[in-house]
This record gives sequence, structure tokens and C-alpha cells, in this order.
Amino acid sequence: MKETPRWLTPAERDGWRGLTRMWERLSGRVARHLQSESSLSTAEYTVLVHLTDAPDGRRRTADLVGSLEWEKSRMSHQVSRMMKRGLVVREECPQDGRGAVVVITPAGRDAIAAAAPRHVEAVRRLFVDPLTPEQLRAFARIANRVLEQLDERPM
Amino acid sequence: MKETPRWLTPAERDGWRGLTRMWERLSGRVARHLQSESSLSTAEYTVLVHLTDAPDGRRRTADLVGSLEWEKSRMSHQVSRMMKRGLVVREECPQDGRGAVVVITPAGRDAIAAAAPRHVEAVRRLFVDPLTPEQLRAFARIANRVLEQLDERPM
DNA sequence: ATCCGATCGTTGACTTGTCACCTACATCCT
DNA sequence: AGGATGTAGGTGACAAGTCAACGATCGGAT
Repeated sequence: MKETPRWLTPAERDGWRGLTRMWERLSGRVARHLQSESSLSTAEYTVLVHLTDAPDGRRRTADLVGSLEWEKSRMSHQVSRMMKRGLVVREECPQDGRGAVVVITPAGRDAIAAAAPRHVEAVRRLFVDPLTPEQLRAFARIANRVLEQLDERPM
Repeated sequence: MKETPRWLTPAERDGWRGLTRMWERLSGRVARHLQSESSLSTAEYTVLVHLTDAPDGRRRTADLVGSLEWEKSRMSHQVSRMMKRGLVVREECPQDGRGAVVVITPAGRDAIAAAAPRHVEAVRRLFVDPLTPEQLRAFARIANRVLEQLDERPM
């Protein structure tokens, strides 16, 4: 005998559906834009950004996994694909025999340099600029609150 | 000779990264929860919900495509997979010789009935409840604004 | 009636992400 | 040292989505 569930109110439902719809459409658009303008997938772009964040363009795989919050197998597959496309190379890690280091190639640098301005432009056009500064701040607070909750809840 | 791009300010960057992080982690959690508690994927759940919205549990494929804003090929693949699992069946459409109608099966009804309360519970725990009602309203407005913009912008 | 463009839906090839599992190395403890 | 335990990373099978192309049908204009 179960209690009757607390269904979502219309306002709550609007919030949740707003999130899913917004994300599905927005991320699709941004991804397509990036792909057609710069021949990079969102995942490739993200990895390259994190590599260029390091001064020498090299990072431990586990480090990338940590900051992107990806599954490690996802990262491994992704890096393999990016190696095939010549955007990065894998090197052994001197300090840790298990480890691997991902290094951006010159081609990778060219790709990200060409892609970044257009990508930022798209993010701006479709997400940042339509919102007021207060909305943007409110949004960031909301996201942080939800992320906090995800961390707290074991599940 | 290109102009120097308008990079994102830290606040803007927080907003955008907040969105991507929140979505990646939240949707992953909710999906895993749904899968482990109810053996349904998010996509299956969504389709079943839209089918049960219709009183007789049947809907034109194009109709589903329209309300979910999916690619039609995605819907076609999805329905095929769901047929294999016995959640839905496909029928011919009497009015339109090209058309197909997707119909929920009793097993599909059982699955969604069992899944819905727990799924709603998870959405509530991880997204709705942590936010204040004002935040939720603000969020819905933000999402609508972004969706509007997506419609207006040709690209 | 027929022709033509638009719509409906499916398919196959390809890309991406997940899961379960495996190996190799590191670390800690006695 | 030796053995348990944990961590880094890769692999293969699979689920899911995208894209381009296709066949079939509909509907309006001629």
C-alpha cells in the first residue's frame, strides 16, 4: 500500500519541462553550429578548451575526467577518437606508471583557436544576451543550488 | 581581419557552465534512477507519458514528433526499440496511407504506472524542492525567453 | 486525370556515451 | 618482502541519436 505520490504542480512542471526543452534545443543548436562552422563536436571542443587551460597543453587523463565530470571510459574513447583526427596525442606519464597524459597538437591548437570565437558568439546570441544580467545571476545561483543538492544526496 | 571576439565575462561564463554542468549531472542522475528503479530509459518514459496523455493511448507518429520536438528518424528508431520490448505497437493509420499510429500496450501502461511516482519523486528531490517557488518561476521565465530566442533566430 | 511538391515514415551508416569488465600499477599495512 | 586494496586507464558490446537518402502517399494546381 503506497502513499499517493506528490505530483508536480503546473508551475513545477513548467520549470522541469522548461529545463529539458531548453537544453535539448539549445544544446542541439550550439552543437550543430560548432560542427558546421568549425568541424568540432561539443565534446572535442570541451576537451580542447581544458587542454589549452594548462600552460603546456598537457593534462593527466584523470585530471580531465575530474574537471569535466565525465566517466573515465568516455574520456578514453573520446581521446582515442581525437587522436585519430590528429587533435591530441597520448603520452606515458613519468610519475605514474598507470597514467597517461593527453597533449594537444598544433592542429588541435589551430582548431580551437578558429572555433572559439564563433562558438562564444553563438552561446552569447542564444543564451547570454537574451537574458538580463539579473536573470543570468539568478540562473547561476539556481544551477549551483541544484548542483549542491546533487552532491549532498547520496540518491 | 577579424574583430576581437566578445569573450564571456566571468558571470556569463558561470551562467553557461552552470547550465551545462547542471544538465549533465542532473539528467544523468535522473536517467540512472529511472533505469535502475523502473527499467525505463528517459526516452521511453517520455514517449509513454505522451501516449497516456491521449485518452485511448494512441497517437500519430508525427504528432509525437511535434510535441516532443524530436527528429522523426529518432522517433522511428525509438518506437522500433519499444516495440521489441513490448511497450508499444505500431498500427496503420486509416485516414492517411503514409501514416502510422503508435499505441501503448498493457505492459506499457504497467511500466509507466510503476515508474511515474518514483520518477516524479526524483525530479522533486533533485530539482524542484531545492529551489524556492520564486526561483522556479524565474527559471521558467528564463527557459521561455531562451526558447523564444531560438525560434526567432534563423541561426 | 496527372503532375509536382510537400509530408510521413523507415532504413542504414556512422558517432557518441554507458556499462561491465580487465590489466597494470600504486599504496598501505603487517 | 608480501599481500590486500584501491586507482588509472583501456576495451568491447551495446543503446541511443544524427544525417542523408529513400519509397510511399497526399494534395493542390493545371
